[in-house]
Amino acid sequence: MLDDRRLAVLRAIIEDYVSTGEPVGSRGLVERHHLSVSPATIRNDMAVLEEAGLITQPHTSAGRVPTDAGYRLFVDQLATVKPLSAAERRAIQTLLDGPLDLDQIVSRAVRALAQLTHQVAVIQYPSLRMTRVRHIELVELAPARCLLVMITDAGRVEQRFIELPVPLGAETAAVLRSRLNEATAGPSLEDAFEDLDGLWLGFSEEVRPAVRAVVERLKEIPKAGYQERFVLAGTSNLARSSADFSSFMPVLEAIEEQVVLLKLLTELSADSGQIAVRIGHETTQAGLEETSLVAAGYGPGRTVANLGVLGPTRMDYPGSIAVVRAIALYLSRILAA
Amino acid sequence: MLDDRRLAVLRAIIEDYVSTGEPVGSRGLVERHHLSVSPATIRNDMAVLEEAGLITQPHTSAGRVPTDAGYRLFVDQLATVKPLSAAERRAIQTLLDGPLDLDQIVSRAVRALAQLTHQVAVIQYPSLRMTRVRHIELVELAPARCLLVMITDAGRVEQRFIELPVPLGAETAAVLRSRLNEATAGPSLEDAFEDLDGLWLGFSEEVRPAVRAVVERLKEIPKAGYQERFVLAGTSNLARSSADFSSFMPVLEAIEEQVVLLKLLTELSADSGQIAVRIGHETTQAGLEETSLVAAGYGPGRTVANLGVLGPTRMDYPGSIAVVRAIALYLSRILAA
DNA sequence: AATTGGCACTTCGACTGGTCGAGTGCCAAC
DNA sequence: GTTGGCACTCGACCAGTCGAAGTGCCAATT
Repeated sequence: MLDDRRLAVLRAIIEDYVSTGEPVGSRGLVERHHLSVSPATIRNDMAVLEEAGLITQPHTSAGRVPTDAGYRLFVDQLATVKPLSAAERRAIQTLLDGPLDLDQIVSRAVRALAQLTHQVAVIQYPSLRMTRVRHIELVELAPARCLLVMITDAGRVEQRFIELPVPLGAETAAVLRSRLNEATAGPSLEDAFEDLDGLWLGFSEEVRPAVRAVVERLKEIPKAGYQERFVLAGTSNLARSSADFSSFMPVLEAIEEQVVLLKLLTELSADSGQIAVRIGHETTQAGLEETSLVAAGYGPGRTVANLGVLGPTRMDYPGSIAVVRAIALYLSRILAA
Repeated sequence: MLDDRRLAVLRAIIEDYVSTGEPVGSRGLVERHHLSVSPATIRNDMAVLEEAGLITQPHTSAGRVPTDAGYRLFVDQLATVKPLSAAERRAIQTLLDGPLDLDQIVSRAVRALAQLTHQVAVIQYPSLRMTRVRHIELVELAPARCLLVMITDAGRVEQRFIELPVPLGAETAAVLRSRLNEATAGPSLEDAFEDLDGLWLGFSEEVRPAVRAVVERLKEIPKAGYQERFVLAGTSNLARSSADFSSFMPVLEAIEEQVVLLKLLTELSADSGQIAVRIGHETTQAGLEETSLVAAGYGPGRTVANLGVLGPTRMDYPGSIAVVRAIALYLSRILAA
C-alpha cells in the first residue's frame, strides 16, 4: 500500500511545502526531486496518500498540502537526522563560556533557540517541584522584616520578603537557619516541606510567631502556579512565519498566558533527552490548531524542566528537533557542572 | 488662524478617528458632534488645519486623518483629563493588596497596565544605578563557591554565584559581609562601589584572592546593560490594534530588543509624576514611525525607573495617560512603604 | 500490473470595466 | 464668515473573462 516510492513522495511534498509554503503539484515534484517517473504516476501515488489521509488539497485544482497525520508520519518514520551546521555548533558552544548564573544561561539559551530555529522559543525554569533544596538563607533586614533566600540544586534562586509579627533576633535566626537547612536536605522539595510543621515547637514562646511566619512563607513557595517561570524569545518570528493575520493572534495570546504555556510544556511526558513533538490538532489547546511544538526535557541528570519551540505546523521538523535536542543537552551539561 | 472652533474640529477628528479607525469626513463630523455649522464650513476649517499640517488626507477624496503634529497639539493643549472609571480604580486598587515582593507587584502592575489600556505595557525594574544598597549578603554554599545577594531600597534583589579561587572561611565571610555593608551604605550605588577597591587590603594574605573575587563580581553588577530588566504584557494587543501585518512586525522586534526598549524608555527625561508622550516620528527608533509611547517615571519618592505603554499613533491618549499616571502613582506608593 | 501520455475539467487569481458612494474644493449667494 | 450647490476624484464593490496550474481518468504501452 504505502511502498517506498509513495513515502518518498510524501517526504518530497513535505520538504517542498515547508520551504515554499505553497501547495505542491505533481509536475514540480518530479522536476525538483529527481524522481525517475512521470507526473502521472506521482498523481496516482498522491491519490493513494490522500486516501490515507496524509495529504490534502485546499481546493480541487491546487497542489497537495500535508495533513497533521502526514507530518506525524514524517516525523516518526521519514525524517532523517539533520546534523547541526558548524555555525550552529559554534553558536551553541558560546553558551558554555562565561558566567554560570542561571538567569544568564537561560536567557542566552532561549535566544539561541529562537535564532537557530526561527521559531518562538520557550524555556521553563527548573521546576521547584523537581529540584532539591541546596541551601536556605535567612537575612535580617530590619527588626520585623527579613528576606528568605532559597537556592535549589539546579541553580535557581528564589527570594521572598517576610514581615515578622515579632522580631526574630540574631541568635534565633541562626538556629532557625540551620534547622531549616537540616529539615530540607531531603530528596525532593515537596517531601521536605512536609516535615516543617512541627519545627516551631523547638523555639521559645516569644519568637514562635516569627518562626511560623517564616515557615508559612517558605511552604507557599512551591505551592502557587506562580512559581513556574518561563522565558520567551523570538516572538517576532511569528509574524514572519505565519502568513495571515488571525492565525497567530491566538498563538500570541497563548504564549502570554502562563497557564497555557505551562500546560503545553508539561503535558508532554518526554523522558530526558527524548524529543516530544505535538503537531497541530494534537495539541489540545484552543487556538493552536495550526501550531506545532517541539520540546525536550532538560536538567542535571534528571529532567527538572522543559524547553522547546513553538511554530506553525508547516515547520522544519528535522532542523527544529536537532536544535532543541542540542540546546537541551548543553543546558543539562551546564547544570550538572 | 486657529480659533476655537477649528481646534474643536481637530479634537473631534481625532476622537472619531481614534474610535473608528477610518478617515473622518465633514458630514459625519457635524452629525456626531453637535457642531452648529454646516459641513461646508467644516470643510473650510479642515483646509486650514491641513494647511497647518495637523491633518492630512490619504487620497484626494477621503476623509481626514490626524498627523503626528495634530496628535501632538491635541495631547499638549486639547486633551482633557479623563478620570478613571470605577472599575479601573478597583482593578488598580487590588494591586495594593497582597504580598510585597517586587516581582509580584511588577508583574501584576504590568498586566493591569496592558489590560486597562489595551496596549503593550512595559515596566522597567528599578534601575540599579538609581537605587541605594539596603543590604548585602554573602552565603557560603561550598568551600570555593558562594552566593552574593544584594538588596536595593526599591526592593529589588540581585544574586550572583561566585567561584572562589581560595576558600573564604566563615569568619572572614562574616567580616567581609559587614565591611561590604558599611562601604555601600553611601548615597548612590555607583558612588558606593567606587570605594570598594581598597577593601581587600584589610584582609590576610591567604584570603585576599577570594575577597577580590567577591568585590569584582559585586562591582560588575551595575555595569553591564544586562542589569536593566523589563517585563512586558499585552503583546497580543498589538495584533488587535494595528490593522495590517507589516506595521507591527517591527514593533514586535523592537520590544524584544532589550537595547531598543531601554533607549526608548530612558530617552524621555520625564520628571517623576510627569507623563511623557512620544508620538510617531518623534521616536527616533526605526520601525516605530507609527507607534506612540506614553510613559512615566516611578519610584519611592524619586524616580528609579520608567514604565509605559506602547501603541499605534492612533491611540486613546487621554485614557492611556490617565492609566499610566495612576499605575505609576500606585507603584511609587507601594515602593515607598 | 505498473507506468505513461493525452485530454477534459475544475478552480483560483489576476485583470478589466462599470457603477456607486463618500468626500472634497470651489464658487456664488447670503 | 457662512452656506448650499455642483462638478470632480478616487476607492470599494461587483461581475465577467481569461489564463495558469493542477487534477482525475482512460486508453495505450512496457
